[in-house]
Amino acid sequence: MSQTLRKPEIIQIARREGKVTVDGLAEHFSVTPQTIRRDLTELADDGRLERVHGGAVLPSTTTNIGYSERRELNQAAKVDIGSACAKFIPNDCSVFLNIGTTTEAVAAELLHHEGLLVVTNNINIAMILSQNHNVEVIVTGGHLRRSDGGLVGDLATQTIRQFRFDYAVIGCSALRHDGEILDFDVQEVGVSKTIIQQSQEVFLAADSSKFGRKAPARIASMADVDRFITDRPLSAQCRLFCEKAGTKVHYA
Amino acid sequence: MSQTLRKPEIIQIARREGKVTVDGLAEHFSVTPQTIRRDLTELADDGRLERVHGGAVLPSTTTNIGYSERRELNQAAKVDIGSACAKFIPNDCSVFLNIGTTTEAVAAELLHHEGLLVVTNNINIAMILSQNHNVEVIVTGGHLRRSDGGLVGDLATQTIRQFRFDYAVIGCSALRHDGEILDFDVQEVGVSKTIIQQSQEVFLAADSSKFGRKAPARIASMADVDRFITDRPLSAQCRLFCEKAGTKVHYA
DNA sequence: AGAAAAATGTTCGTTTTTGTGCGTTTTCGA
DNA sequence: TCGAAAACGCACAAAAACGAACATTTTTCT
Repeated sequence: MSQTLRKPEIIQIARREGKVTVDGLAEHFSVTPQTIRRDLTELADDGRLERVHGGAVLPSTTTNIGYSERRELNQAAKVDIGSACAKFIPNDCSVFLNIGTTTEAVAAELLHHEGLLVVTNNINIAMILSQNHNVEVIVTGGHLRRSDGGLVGDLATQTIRQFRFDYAVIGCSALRHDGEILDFDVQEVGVSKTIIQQSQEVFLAADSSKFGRKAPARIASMADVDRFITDRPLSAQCRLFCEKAGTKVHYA
Repeated sequence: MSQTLRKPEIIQIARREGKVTVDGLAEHFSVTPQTIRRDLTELADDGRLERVHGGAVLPSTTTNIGYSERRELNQAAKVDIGSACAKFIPNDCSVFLNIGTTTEAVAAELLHHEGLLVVTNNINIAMILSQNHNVEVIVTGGHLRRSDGGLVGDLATQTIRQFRFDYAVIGCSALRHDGEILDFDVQEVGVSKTIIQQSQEVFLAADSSKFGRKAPARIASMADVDRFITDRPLSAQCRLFCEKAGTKVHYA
């Protein structure tokens, strides 16, 4: 029995039993433990199993781990922005949360709100908010974008058009000093534009790393946004623009 | 993260029994109580259990117990059914995967297919398949059902209507001996019905625990299904029905 | 067939885990 | 409230598992 034939069977056994032991597999395949160790090491490197002393187990709930890792990755600024943003959202209203790590931070802060109807095109946000039993979560359809768990495309836009939101929280990839809000993904821009149309009050949540960056697609102007929540002071030009446009700026 | 083969099983036992004792586990694993204490201390440090004198209990915040229990129920059969089912699905085609732990097992077996377009209303399946870069995943919209990660309601049905599928894999809650396919949730029945309409070939994946059970809502008849993949022989009556209707039955 | 490559087995020093002994803390009944 | 029994955690030694390096076998390609 060659190595290529062993690996799939190891996975299958692991799925069936929930765990595998080095010795058990060695006996099952009639090879030395060392060979099994090599197999397990490779499977673990591929992320198909999780190595433990004496054997291996199934990767424990991929979703939860992704979530907790992400949470650890959360920079202080994003948590602060999320917290500040959540304070502007009352109980018992309808909210849209867009794609983005910053909006995920907002979702985490909404865990103790009540009576919310949250619509999102971010599968991670859906997972986070599913922990709060006082929130109804609606997920838009769309193509799953692996990189960030976003749901994009025509389906997403279609779904959003069927709602009216009291509040919407959007993120962005870049923010020009003249008040233009930009994004890397053209498809997502369509979604963001629709959200702005359908919402009573729009919040932009973006940390200072976005200031003065460049991105190809235009979402909107700062004038289309009601509140901008960030962590550091804006450039003079941008502050002036917001003032004229009536956009309230908040520092977390 | 777990460094011991024992830990996942301890969690599993804790979920099933609600609590675990040091002595009980020591006997179960044939190790000394001290070793178990170490395990429990570490699990408690990770927040996965709550330590009490003489053993440990589930942390009060733990949710979704029903779902994880159900997922572990009959696990071996589900993996086998998933594997058998995946063999009927070729590369480069469009597939719908419905809600259900058995269909999740199918998704896990599709990880090495190529060129698939998979549409699903199950957020867990979306997460599983996002690991396969050769599969395009589309998620239907809908209300997020906390209990099992399903997306249900009108939005889901609407989305599904926009597609035509080469193959669809559906699950069910119960299966009557006269060939009627049943489900607990009326909303989900609507979704399943739509899927059957939109699909070239329909697979029903259900393990033997569903045989002869009862559920209130009718999805369809076995005659509407092209293949039925299960783990144990059907009742004589049901087998006869399938034969007449031309439904092929496969045992994993 | 013969050489190169891949996979497997073997050996050995290192790391991790487990068992044991013992003093301390908690629980529970009188 | 007090005292015994059980449970606990710590420290150290023994045992098991580990990985790296090298020898040997098997497979593959020319």
